[in-house]
Parts: sequence; structure tokens; C-alpha cells
Amino acid sequence: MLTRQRKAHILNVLRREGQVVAKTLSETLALSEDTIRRDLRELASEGLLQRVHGGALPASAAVAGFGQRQGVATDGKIAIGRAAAAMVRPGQVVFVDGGTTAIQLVRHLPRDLTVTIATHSPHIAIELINHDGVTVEMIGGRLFKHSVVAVGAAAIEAIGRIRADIYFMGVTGVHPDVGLTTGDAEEAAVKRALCRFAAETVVLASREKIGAASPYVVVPIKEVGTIIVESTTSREIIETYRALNLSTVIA
Amino acid sequence: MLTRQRKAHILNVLRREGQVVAKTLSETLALSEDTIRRDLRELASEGLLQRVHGGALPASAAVAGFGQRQGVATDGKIAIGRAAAAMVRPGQVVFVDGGTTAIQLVRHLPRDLTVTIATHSPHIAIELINHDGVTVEMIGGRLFKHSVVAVGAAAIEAIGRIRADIYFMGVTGVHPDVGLTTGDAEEAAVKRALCRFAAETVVLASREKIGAASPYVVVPIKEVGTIIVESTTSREIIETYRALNLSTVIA
DNA sequence: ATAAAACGTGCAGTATCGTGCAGAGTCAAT
DNA sequence: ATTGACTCTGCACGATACTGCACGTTTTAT
Repeated sequence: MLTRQRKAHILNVLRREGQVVAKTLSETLALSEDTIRRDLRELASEGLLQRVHGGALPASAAVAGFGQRQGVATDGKIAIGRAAAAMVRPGQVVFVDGGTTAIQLVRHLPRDLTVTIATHSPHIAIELINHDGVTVEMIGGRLFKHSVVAVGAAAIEAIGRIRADIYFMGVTGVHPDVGLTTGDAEEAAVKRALCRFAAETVVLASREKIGAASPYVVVPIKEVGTIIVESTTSREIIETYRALNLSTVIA
Repeated sequence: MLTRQRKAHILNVLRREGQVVAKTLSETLALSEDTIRRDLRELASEGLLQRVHGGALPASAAVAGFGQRQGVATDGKIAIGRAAAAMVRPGQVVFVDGGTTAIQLVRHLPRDLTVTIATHSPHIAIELINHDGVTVEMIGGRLFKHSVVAVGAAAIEAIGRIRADIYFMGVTGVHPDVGLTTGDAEEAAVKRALCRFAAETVVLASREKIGAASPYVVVPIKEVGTIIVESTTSREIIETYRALNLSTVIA
């Protein structure tokens, strides 16, 4: 592998996962840690990343963007994102929610996959700029700053004009009885609309969401068809959702 | 084997495999590495590939790898942004275009200024997340990736439902006869709509745009009321626009 | 406080690079 | 046929780049 390629690879991993670890890189690339450290140092001196003990972080808040606000993506979220990306078929129209897990989803989409992605998250839209095969349909509306997604009547109306094959939903709570919940009423309404106009809804259920409940209910559990959970999720929990007739994907 | 054939072969391998290694090529083609290196150098000077230690990488993809840097804002653009930000009054509804100069505009808005900003640029929307006083209205539509703004029928319709006090327009060409121009027909149509539904239009005319003309006309010069130019703009040019009844602000 | 991990630096071996040069081949004018 | 200009190629050689190791230091975790 060429040196420049290796550096590009490091930056790619950094962009996708929000962090890189020197030791991990040296193992995956089959090179000594010294070489990796040298690369990291050089990339840092070019301002392309920020060197820290053990590895590196994105260069600036601007590049890190969402990542920094919400913390580094965990392995679990990355895995869920990868599993969700693998569910997307060429030619589909896909609703993608906001949130860190959804960011992981689009980062794992093949660059040349031909799909249409409709989203009310400006972060998701920007993330897709370099995916040549992807047509991005931005859903407008009033920006709800906490989650950085468009909400309100305009958003819901725009959603109603689209019929999607699949909707990847992020939530703050997944509970067998309460259902899917989130922390804002407007946001819940938008998610409900997305759910209604998608043929299938897939919930991205990272670990800390499971069993939790937030103030505003989006839809009951039975409205969704599939739930993607981390591999560390207990067997018991998975059985609970399987018993509710949900297809459960273990990322 | 002819030289031209050999170069074509190198480009083919590069396209197919995403990289070429000088040593490997010299073996498969049964030529000295010197000759291969010469070829690579020449192809690089034609911009057909990117030379790196050990071989070569595609010209474009490698750029994409490192090309996450956004264009650096010049002093002039920063000054124009500051001057434009100073024109915004509390309580107004403002259309803000996409583009680097417009980014400077929102960066110079006071954090607590109470205004509504409507934009079809996800970058602008994200910049405003930490401005507590600002209500952001995102205009949705199909994402035009080159400029990273929403365009198309949906965008124009959404714009039509808003009446703004002022529109800060970015363009790629400002010419006294041709008018305001940009490089894409869809984008021009969106700008035209923004212009129509704003009480006043202000053009952000950074230095390299003045006197230039791009393929698609947005509106003639007389449709706009104000133009903001850099302080280094020649007196003669400024007089030209003043003579056209434009209020000319020198940043 | 102590051990382990990560770090930076200097060094050496190897691979790769660029340049200058010479031999071989081509082509057109003589 | 000969000559001279030109191009292409390979070789030689000094310069540069890359990588892994050794060693002493700093940081982190326990």
C-alpha cells in the first residue's frame, strides 16, 4: 500500500468513526505503530487532524461538526450504521433521520450506490455530497436546533409528497409497552409523518435507548417492522422484541 | 509496445485498481522502472494522475480524499460578510444564499440578534445552530451537490411561501450589461425566486466576480438595490455601478 | 507509587526518485 | 547511401523517502 493511500485511509476512518487509534491502525494496516505515529504526526502538521495520546481526533469543530457535539460514535453505533447501510437496495427511495447513528449509516453507504435519500437533517445532506450515485432530497422546515433537523408544518407537508421504500428512524427511547419515544413533540410529529409515508420502518436502536422512554411517543412498537440492535444486546431483550413480531437485526 | 499504448495501459490499470505501483508496472510491461517513472511523471504533468512515492493514484479520487478542506475565505470575503451582517436589523426575515461569502455573513451575525433566516443551504443552517436568537427556516428541495444548496420545484415553491425583508445573493458573475449570472440553470431559478420574494436584494460581490459572466442569468442588474464590494475594488468600477442607480457598499 | 502503554528521536537498511548520459532506432533532407 | 536531428530507452549515481528498531521520556491507568 502506498504511503499517500495509507494517509487517505486514515483520514477516511477518522471521518467515518470520529476517532482513530494508533494501535488499531497498525494492526489493520499491518505496519508498525511507529509508521502510523509518523503518519499521524504529519497529518496533524498539515492540519488535517488533531493528534492526541493514543490516536487522533478530527482537526476542528467544523470538521468534527456533529460528532463533537454528541461525542464520538461508539462501536455499537458504527455497527448499527453499517448494518442499516447494508439494507439499502439500489433504486430505492430512503428516508434517513437525523442523529449520530444515522450519520454512520450514510457514511457506510457505497459511494456509487444509486438511491434517493430524503432527509430533514442538514448534516445527513452534507455527508452525502461526495456520494455520486445518491440523489439527495432535502426536507425543509423550521430548524429544531437541539437535534438539528427541520420540523413543523412545512416539513410534514414536504414529507407527505414523498413515498419512500424504507425509513431509518432514530429515537431516544425504545420500550416494548410505551413504544418509540423522543424528547420533542415537533420532532415526534415529523418522525410519525416519515413513518406513515414509508413502506417499511427500521429503528436504529443503540444500546442506551433500549428500555428507555422519553416524553413524546412517536408510534407504538407494532408500527415498525424491523429493529437493529447492537451485538452486545442481551438475548432476553432481543427475544422480547421478537415476541412482538419485530424482525430483529443484530449489528 | 508503443509509448502511447503503454500510457493508456497505465491509465487503464489505474482506473481499474485505483492505484499503480511503478515496480509492478515495470515487471508486467517488461520495461525498466525508469521508463515507467518517466511515463508517470508525464501523465502527472498532464493532470491525468497524481504521482506519489512508489507509484501513482487517480487524479480526482485522491483529491477527493484530501479535498475535504473547504475553500479558504479571503480577507475580502470576510469583510463583505461583516458588512452584510451589519445590514441586518432585529426582527427581519432574511434570505441567505449559499457560498463562502454567505458563510462569512452568518458568522458575523451577533449571537443574540433576533431574526429569522431562511436559507436553501444546509451549511448556512448548521452555522446558525449556536445563534440562539436566530430562527432558521430551511428551504428544502433536491440537493445540487456542486454548490450544496437545495434547488428545483420544491425549493421554489417553499420560497414562494415566505416574504423576506432582504436577500443576500451570492453569484459567480456581476456584469453591468449581462447582469447577475451563475453556473447552473436550476440554481439561477432559485436565486430568481429568492429575489422576487424579498423586498430588497443585496449582492455579495467579491472581487473575482466583478466584470465576470457565467452561462445563466439570474436577473439584470437593475433588479437589485445594493451591491457590497471589497475595499480594493477600483473607483472606476464602483462609479459604473453607482451610475446604474445601485447603492454601493464598500466593505 | 508503580507498571504499562504510548510517545518522540536518532539511526540504519532498503526502496524509490530524478538527472545526466549514451546507445539504438526513426525520419527527412541531402 | 549518408548525415544530422530527434526520440526512446536503459544504466549509473547521488539524493530523497520510507520503514522498523532501539532507547529514553512522557502520559495514563491502577
